[in-house]
This record gives sequence, C-alpha cells and structure tokens, in this order.
Amino acid sequence: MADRKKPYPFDEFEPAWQKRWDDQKTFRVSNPGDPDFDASKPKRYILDMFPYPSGAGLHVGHPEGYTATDIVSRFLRRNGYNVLHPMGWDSFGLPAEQYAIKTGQHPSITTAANIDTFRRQLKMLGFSYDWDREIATTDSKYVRWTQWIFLRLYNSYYDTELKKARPVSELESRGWTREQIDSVRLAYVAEGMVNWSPDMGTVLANEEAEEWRSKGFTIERRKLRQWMLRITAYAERLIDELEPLDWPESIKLLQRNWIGKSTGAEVVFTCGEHNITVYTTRPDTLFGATYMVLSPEHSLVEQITSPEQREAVRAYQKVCAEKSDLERTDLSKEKTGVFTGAYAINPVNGREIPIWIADYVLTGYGTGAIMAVPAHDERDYEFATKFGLPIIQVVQPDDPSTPWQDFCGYDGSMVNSEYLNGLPVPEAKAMMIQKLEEMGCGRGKVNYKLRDWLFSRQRYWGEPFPILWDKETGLHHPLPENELPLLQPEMEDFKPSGDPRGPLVKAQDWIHYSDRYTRETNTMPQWAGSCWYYLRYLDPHNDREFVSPEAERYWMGSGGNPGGVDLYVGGTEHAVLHLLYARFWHKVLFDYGLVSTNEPFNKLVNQGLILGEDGQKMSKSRGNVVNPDDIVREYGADAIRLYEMFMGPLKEVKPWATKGVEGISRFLARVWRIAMVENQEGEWVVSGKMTAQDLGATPVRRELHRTIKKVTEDIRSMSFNTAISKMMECTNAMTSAESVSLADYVGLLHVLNPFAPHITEELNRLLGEQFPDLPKQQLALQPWPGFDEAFLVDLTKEIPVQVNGKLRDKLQMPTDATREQMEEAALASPRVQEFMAGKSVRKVVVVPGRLVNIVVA
RNA sequence: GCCGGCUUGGCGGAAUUGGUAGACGCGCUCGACUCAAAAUCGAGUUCUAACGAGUGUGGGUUCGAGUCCCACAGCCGGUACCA
Repeated sequence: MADRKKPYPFDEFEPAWQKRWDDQKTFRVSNPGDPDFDASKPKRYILDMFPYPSGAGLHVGHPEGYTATDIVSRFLRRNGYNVLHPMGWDSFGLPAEQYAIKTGQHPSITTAANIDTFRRQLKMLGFSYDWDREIATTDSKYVRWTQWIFLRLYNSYYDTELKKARPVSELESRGWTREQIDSVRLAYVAEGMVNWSPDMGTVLANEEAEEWRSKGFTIERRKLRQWMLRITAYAERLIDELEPLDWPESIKLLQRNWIGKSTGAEVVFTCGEHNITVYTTRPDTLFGATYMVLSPEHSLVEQITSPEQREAVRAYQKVCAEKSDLERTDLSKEKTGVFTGAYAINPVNGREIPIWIADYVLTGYGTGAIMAVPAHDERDYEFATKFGLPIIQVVQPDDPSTPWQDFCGYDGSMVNSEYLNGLPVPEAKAMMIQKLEEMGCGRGKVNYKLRDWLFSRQRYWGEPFPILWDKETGLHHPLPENELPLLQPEMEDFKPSGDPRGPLVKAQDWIHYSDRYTRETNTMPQWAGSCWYYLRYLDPHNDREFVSPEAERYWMGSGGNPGGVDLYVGGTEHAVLHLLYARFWHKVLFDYGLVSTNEPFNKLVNQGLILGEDGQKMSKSRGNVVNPDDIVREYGADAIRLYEMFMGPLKEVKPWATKGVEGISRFLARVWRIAMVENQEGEWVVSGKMTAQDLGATPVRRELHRTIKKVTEDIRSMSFNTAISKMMECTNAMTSAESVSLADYVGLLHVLNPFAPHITEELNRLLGEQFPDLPKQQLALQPWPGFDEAFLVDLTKEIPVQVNGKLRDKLQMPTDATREQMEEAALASPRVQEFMAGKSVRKVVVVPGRLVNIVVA
C-alpha cells in the first residue's frame, strides 16, 4: 500500500509517548510499605483476563476489553484512586507443546517469543499497565506458588460442619487412618471414566471435552486413575456466594445451571436382600411409581437380573458401552431399555414394581437409579408408553384444562396417594420426606450436577505435580515445600506415546527421586495458573509468600470499598470454566485466611465478540481476520482504541468496519487541526485559532461543560460509545467556531485523554510550548476536570406541541415557563389551531420543561 | 426440547428510562477549493411525488409506547435425558 501522508503525525508521537511512559514508569503503582505509597488514597483493582500468548499475536478482540479497562483505570487515577492495573501471560498451553512436537523447538522458546510479540503489541496500543508487575504462569517463580497452592489443597479436607477447608493434620490427630484421610482430601487420586484424547495423548476435564471435540480432536471415555480436585465440596457455596456479586445475570445463571442444584430425596427400595436407593426431586409422587430404572452400569444389575433375562441385559449393556457420546445424547433418539426380570418393593405401599435398565438413566448423577413416575415425568412417560408399563395419576393439575398425563408442574394437588391426597404438591413433598425419614427408608437430599474437577493432564508443558510415590507402600506424599518449584525435566522428545502416564515417564532420571520414591508424571491443566494470577499481581516479586498479607489486604480487602477485584473484563467463553475454578481456589484460600474476601471478582463485565467485516466470526479459514498491527500502522493506536469503543456498547457483539476506523481517524485529525496548522514548510505549528483569552460563556464553553458531564457519567457506566459521540459534537462545535479559548480546548483534551492518550498528551505538550501558563504536567497525572452547572442550564428550550399525541408544532419557550404559560402558548399556536379546528378541547397535558399534548375530539 | 439474549434508516448504533424516534459515525448526493484528483470544508440524507406512514408481527394499557403488559415469529449464544 502506498504510504499516504498521515492526517496527523501519530506515527511520530505515539511511539515517543509510549517510550516516555515506559522509561519513566508513569503508571507504576506502589504497594503498602513502599516509600512512595500514598495510604490516604482509596484503591481500585481493574483487571483484564490475561491472554494466552499464541503464535498468531494479538487479535482485535483483545484491545476491546483492554481499552475499556484502560479508560476506566486512567479515569480513576485522575479521580484520586490508587489503581492496580496489571497484565501478564497465561503461557502454559497446548499449542506451544504441539508446535514443539512438530518443530523440535522447545516450548519455552516459542512461549518467550510469543510473549515478546504480545508485550510489544500491547505497548504499541498505549495501555497504562504497571509493567513492573508483569507475570507469566510459566515462570519458575510463579510455578513455585501454583504448586504451593496445590499442596494446600492436597493437605486439606472440607469440614462439612464448619463449611470450610481445614488441614488434614487435624484428622490425623483425631486418629483417622491414612486411607480415610486420602478419601477426603481436596486433591485426591481416583479411578474413573474420563475423557481421553488419543490425538492429544491426554485426559481432559468434563468442561473442556466438548470444546476440543469441536476443534476436531477425538475424545473417548476411558477408565483411568487421575488426580481430582474436590470442587463438589464447595458446590453449595459456589451457588450461594454468587448471589450478591455484581455480575451479568446471564453469567450467574450459566454458573448456577452448571452447578445444577436440585432438592429432593433418596428413597430406599428393597429387592430381595438388596437395597436399591433412588434419587428423586419428586418424593410426593412416590405412589405413582410404577417401575424402576437402573443405569446400565449400575453395580446391582448383575446380582438382581433373573436368569431368563440375563442374556438380554448383557447384550444391552454391551450396546450402551460401545455407544459414542454423540449417539447417547442424540436428541431424536428413541428410549431404549431392557427388563431385568427383578422386582422392587415400594416402601410406602409395599407394591411390587418391575426393575428395568435404560441408558436414559445416567450413572454419574444421583444414585444411578430412579423410580419412574410416568404420569408426571416426560421421559418416564415416553418410556412407559413405548414398553406398555402402567401409568398412575397422582397429581391433579390446578388448571382443569391441563391433561394430567405427563403433567410435570408443581401447581396441583395429590390424588391416589393415601395420606397425601388433597395436599398441594410442595406440602406433599415436605410431608413425604418427613414420612420417609420416620420410616427409616429415605431422607431429604440435595444433589448437584457439578462433578469433581479432573485436574491431571498427560502433557509436558504444564506444572508437574509436587507429589512423590512411595514404591513400597504405593502411597503418595507431598514434595517438601523447600523443593519447590519442581520444573519439568529438559527433554528432547515429549511426543505423546499413548502411555496414559504422559510424556514425563520418558525422563527416567527425573522420575527417580530416591531409591524409595518416584515422581508423579502428570502435569496440571492450563487452568491452574489462571486460578490465582490476579493474586500474584498484588505482590509479584515476593519470594517468601505467594502474596504478602499487607498487599492482599489493601488491594483485595473491603475497607469500606467493594472488596476483591473491582472490575474484571473478559469474554463470555470463560463463564463456567475459569470463573468457576478461580472462585473455588479463592474460597479455599479464604478459608485459611490467606485472602480477605470469599469471592475474587466483585464486578464482572463481558465484552461482546468482534465479528469480521462480513458479519461472521473472525477465523483464518474465512480470511476475515483483522490484524491490529495493520490498523495501528495505517491509522494509529488512538484510532483503533477509539474505534473499538465507538463501535457500539462494550457488551454487544458487533462487526468490524475498517471504514469506521477511517471516520474515527478523521475525528482525531479534526481535534488536531483545531489547534494545529501546517505552515509553508509543511510543519505543524499552533494555529491562530487558539487564544489564551477567556471568551466567556460561549456556545463552545457550554458544549464543553455538557461534554465533561456526559463523558464523566458515561465512563462510570462504561457507555464509551456515547461518550465518544458527545466528544465528537464538542469537536464539531470547536471546529466551526471562529476562535477557541485555550482553556476550553484543553478541557476537551482532558476528557479525551483516557480514550486517546497519545494525541491528547502531544497536543497538550505542544500548546505548553506556545502558552507558558499552561500546566506542563501530563494530562494523565492531572486531576479529572469538573463541570460548572452554570454552563449547563439553557434559558429557553424548544417545546414540542402535540395534538392527540401527534407532533404539530415546536415552540421556543423559557425553560422555567409555568404550566399555564405553556398551555396558553400551545393553544395560541396557529399550526396547532389548524388541527383543532371544529373540535373541542377535552384535556391539555402539560409536562413542564418537556411538552404539551392537546387532546381534542 | 429447555434456559438466556437480541430484533430501530442502505450500515454500526442513539433516545434524559413512558414525553420531539433516528444523536454520533459510516455510506451516499450536491456544492466550495483544484487544471484535475485526493485530502479538507460546507449543505443534505428513515420511507413517500404527496396525504401520510414508521422502531420484527399481531393485540392491549395510556393524553402519549422503541420503552410497560399479552401472544407470536426470526436470529444469536448456552445446554443436552441431571430424575
């Protein structure tokens, strides 16, 4: 592309300002205890979701959220806050490892290069991060504390009485056996069905499996021994403590659904000498249970199946085991199942009901067995209809027009249920639970969909588990803390070998710890580092603690302010993974008094996705990816920042339009040319339009004060698009004015500064050379401007006059006109009278200062 | 299927939360400057020749509805038999 002349010389001054901010550490913020720390200022912690430094470099989606938080941070600093606004790298991750496998380049080299690119690109956009606090999850000094927190989990159990984590050493002193203790640790080893990807040679968490499958990786179910984190212990708190947070309701809902709390009861049925426990949310419908279903994998199936049915049952189990996940979840799929030949006794009425197995009952949820109430459950109804099983109504819907078959609602009362008859559903539910407990054949039970978090991966590029295995006893032990960090061994070949122990098994020397102990070969998932990075920023160079209590209390404490991170901006894709995991770790740390709040992120905002110019999601294959480097080269950093904020509301999904960047660039050029003109030699010099004289309450002055008010409000509500349009209006007013006073113009620069820091600082500097009285300090360090109410009030206002709700005239009236004056003026209007001709006035609605509506008939 | 969100000019989007619909920007049209073009500046731009109509569709509440209520449709996102 031909190198066009820039509309203003951003290519010169933007890098110069960036260098100055970097060299002078303009945006460094000190911690309590530092010599230059100002304890009188309140704090705000403004956080971005840190990026995975991919080889592709920065995407235009990154600067969207990052610009928003940068504007807020710059605004708050200028309003007297100590602002913590850091950046770092989520640098463990699969792509670096895959790339390493392909090229032989060690992941640490690729990662370092990618980080350099990302850092350069972010600095090129003029973000006001405190770069002294930069962290990378792959840094050995960081890994040390990730492993340290893991050991904390390993050495903890969840005390269900106190509802908090406690050290397992407590249990030792109470005489618990090693085996008992291992069964309650927050980090534990368990064998179970897991998602295994042969392509990647690793297992994945439930939460991740679908994402990777959609990227084209094969995922199978496989029985393996893995490290798990007992996140389910925190299920209740993860739901309850979500409530007061200032998060989008939709994200809270997503988390609530993911945790999936349900209240019901466990009911014990008998089958010969066996007890079969089912879970139900509708114990009230127990009299309507006409059959029972076990999941095909249920442990009792083998024992209860009658000889005649044995073959059919085995065949069905085999079919289910071979089914892929996709087939299992196929929506249109018909219900399938097989009778076991056995019968169970319903404890409330002694009735015998047949026991079936069917794959619509899942092994992993509840007890893996259900009582089927076909009259009041859609799935049971479908199954019963297909296999000709009896259907007994036990709930009569309140609305008589509703058919009772397959009525699943709660608005009804009980029938055919002996002592429950006539009771409304909720009361019957409570009564039945009480009855079951009295009879000793059931109890109230809360269930969650959330499963424990599969935490180990068979990868090279991740934090190794700080765990040793005792060859003699087969037991695991924590690595002594003074041996942290435990880094991966240097290896040439970390290809997945199909060995479910992962690539580290190949490092024989590393595995060998002593004659008695060998190292754990699994590594942690990428989430480990991102679970607590926001805490490391508080005190990133601390070698003695993961964070000092003083720094933690100041930046995360409540101290009259909202506690925790005050603003966290990032994409929705982390709604259930990162945000759930991080909350879990934070709560464990909170239980130990290591952090001050029970929740890490007080306020969360999701930025909307930026689509390609074609309205489609940006992707390499579509060829619609916009590279921020190109935009900065062509239009400058201020232009891309401002454009991304101007596109629309931060939260909305919006398509990219390079023409729109041009429009923004024109706006910035107009701001520039109010103060600057090119002389004969083609140099920019201060224009004669600028005057040091106070021109008084000109329209420009009034517009400026309205702009200051609007921008101040809009930054607080994060409505950046409307703030920018207001600044455009102000600029247009200054452009069309004959002459602009220096004070008014600099006022505009002040409010534009957080959005477009480079051009505003440069103009302020250039004007400072011309006008010696202008404060020389950077705008970023000066107080935020206030507005004067006196300039906001208008003497007259245009008042719309409607006849029967239709606009018929507009009248210029004093702002403080009374009702009577307004009505009189409206009725006197010739335009209005035309529309009233021949009709009588029924009513006149007057809204003072707003409008007049004349109702005629 | 269930849950959530969205739907306003040719396009991105505004609208003091029930009070002049279309701010601001893009695009387009015309004009000024120029030998010419680009850039810049100025004027115009919801539709309609006009009467009028108009915020996905249909109904309702109200003096007045983009905004509130009811029903429906379309698009986007999440989720997948959780008993």
